[in-house]
Amino acid sequence: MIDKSSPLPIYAQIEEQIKRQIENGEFQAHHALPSEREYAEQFEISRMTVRQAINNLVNDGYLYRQKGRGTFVADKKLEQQLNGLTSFTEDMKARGLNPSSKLLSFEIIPANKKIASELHISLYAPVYEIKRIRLADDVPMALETVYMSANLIKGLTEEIINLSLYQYIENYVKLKMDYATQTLESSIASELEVTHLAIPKHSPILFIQRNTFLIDGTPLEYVKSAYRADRYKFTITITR
Amino acid sequence: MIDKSSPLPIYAQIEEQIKRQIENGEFQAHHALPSEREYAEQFEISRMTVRQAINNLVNDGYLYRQKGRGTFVADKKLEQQLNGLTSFTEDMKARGLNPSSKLLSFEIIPANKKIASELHISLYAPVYEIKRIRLADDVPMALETVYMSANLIKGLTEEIINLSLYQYIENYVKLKMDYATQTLESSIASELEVTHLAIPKHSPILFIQRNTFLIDGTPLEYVKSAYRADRYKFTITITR
DNA sequence: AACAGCAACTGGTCTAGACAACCACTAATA
DNA sequence: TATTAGTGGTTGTCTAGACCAGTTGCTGTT
Repeated sequence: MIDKSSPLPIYAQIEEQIKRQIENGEFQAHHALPSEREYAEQFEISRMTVRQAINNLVNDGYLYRQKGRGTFVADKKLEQQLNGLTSFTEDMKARGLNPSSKLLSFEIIPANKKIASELHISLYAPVYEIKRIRLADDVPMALETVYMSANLIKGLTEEIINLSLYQYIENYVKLKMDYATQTLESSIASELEVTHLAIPKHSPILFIQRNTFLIDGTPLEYVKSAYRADRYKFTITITR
Repeated sequence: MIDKSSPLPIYAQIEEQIKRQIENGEFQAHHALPSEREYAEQFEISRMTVRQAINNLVNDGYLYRQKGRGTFVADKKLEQQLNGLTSFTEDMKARGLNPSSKLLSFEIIPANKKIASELHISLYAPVYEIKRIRLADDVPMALETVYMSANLIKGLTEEIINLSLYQYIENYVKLKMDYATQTLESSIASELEVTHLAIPKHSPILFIQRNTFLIDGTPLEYVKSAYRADRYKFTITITR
C-alpha cells in the first residue's frame, strides 16, 4: 500500500489513496476516517507524516477535522465544479467532451505594440504565434491564437505543441503558472472565424482573452480565443 | 517577540508577525524571508514549528517557496482587486462609472418551468419579476430581469427596488448571500433589447445569467442580463 | 575564459517521541 | 436522578534531530 522507497513522497501516496477511497465511495461524506495514529501504525510511519497528508487534503477541501473527535470526509459537491480552469483541455474534459487540436500555423514574429504590452516585452522582440483550431468531440469549438515570448520559452517546436504545450512549459520554466486574467466579450464572427469554425456569416462569437502569469508576475502567455456561441457557454462560480 | 507561554500557538504568533511585516512594507514583494533555520534559531524553537507558520502563509497566498533558494513574499495586488463582485452597482463603481437604473416593470407572476427550476420552487409559485435598464454614466448598458421567490422575500415594493434592493434583502433574510454561479454567452440582440438599449439591429450582446444562493443552498435570485457588447467586457481573475 | 567540482546554503521529507486540549462515554457519587 | 470524576479516545502543538535534493557561488584546473 505504501512504498517507502518510491520517489513519490509517503504523504503524497497517502493522499492519493484517501482521494481514491473517497471517489470510489468507500469513504462516505461525513464519515470518520481512521485516526492518525492508526494510519501511522498501519503504514509503520510517523504520525507527522500522516498529518502532512491529511493537512493537504483538508486544505484542498476533501476532509475536515474536529479536535477531540476525528477527521471526516467533506462533501465536495460545489467546489468539485470548476474554480480555476485555465486550459481548453481541462475545460472540455470537465464537460465530458473529448478535446483535440488542429495546428493552423506556428511562427516566430516580432511583437507588435499590443503583444509587447500584454507580454511586458519590448517592441519587435521575438514571440511565438501559434494558431490552432480547438475541437471537442471532433467539432470545431474555437479558434485560438497564443503569443509567448520566444526569449522566455526556448526551443518550442511543432511537435511539442502537438504533444503537450503546457507540460513542456511547466518543465521548462522553473516557476509555475500562478494566475490568469480572463476578459470575455461578445462579437460577430470575422471572415477567418467563419471559415475555420464552419459557421454562418455574422454568427455571434464569444471572444475570450486570457493572460497567464508566473508567480513572480512575469507574463507567460497572451491568448485570444474565439468560441462558437452556439456551442460554448462560459460558467464560473463565485464564493463567499 | 515570541511568547512561548501564550495561549496563542507559536506558529500563529509567527504568522501574525510576518503578515504585519508584509503589510508594513518591511518585506517587499519577491524579497527573500529569513531562512527557516534562522527563524528557528532566533526564536529558539524547532524548525518544524517555523514550517507550520510558513506553510499556512503559503496556503493563504502571502508567501511562496522555491526549493534550494528560499521563501519569498508574494504580491497580493491582484486578488485584492475583484473576487466576488455580484452586483451591477459594485461592478460599475469599480470601473469608475456612475451606476443608475430605470425600472421598466415590476410584477408578481406565477413561475414557469424554467424559473421554478432555477429557484427550486414549485411550478406556478408566485415570483417577483423585475425588469430594469441598467445605466452607467446615464448610458444604457444592460437590460436586466430579476426573478425572486415571493414566498421567500415578502413585502417588496417599487420604492424598495428603486432605493436599494440588495440592502433590503440582506436585512430581511437572516442568512447572507453566499455564492453565485454565472454563465456567459454571446448572442444577437432581440427586438426588445434593440429598443431599450438603443443599439442597431443584429448587434452582439453579452448575455449573463446569474444565480445567487444563500449559505444553506437556497436559491435567492435568478437574474438574466443582456449587456451591450460595445460597452461591456467581463473580466475575472483566476488564482492558483 | 570556460569549466568542473566542491561547499555552504536553501527548502522537502521524515522520525519517534512528548504533552495539551478536547470529546464521548462510563462509573461512582451526592 | 442528576452531577461529577474518570478514562481512553481524538486532534493540536512542539521538539531535536536526520537525510535528501535543489541552488548558488567560489575555487582551482584546464
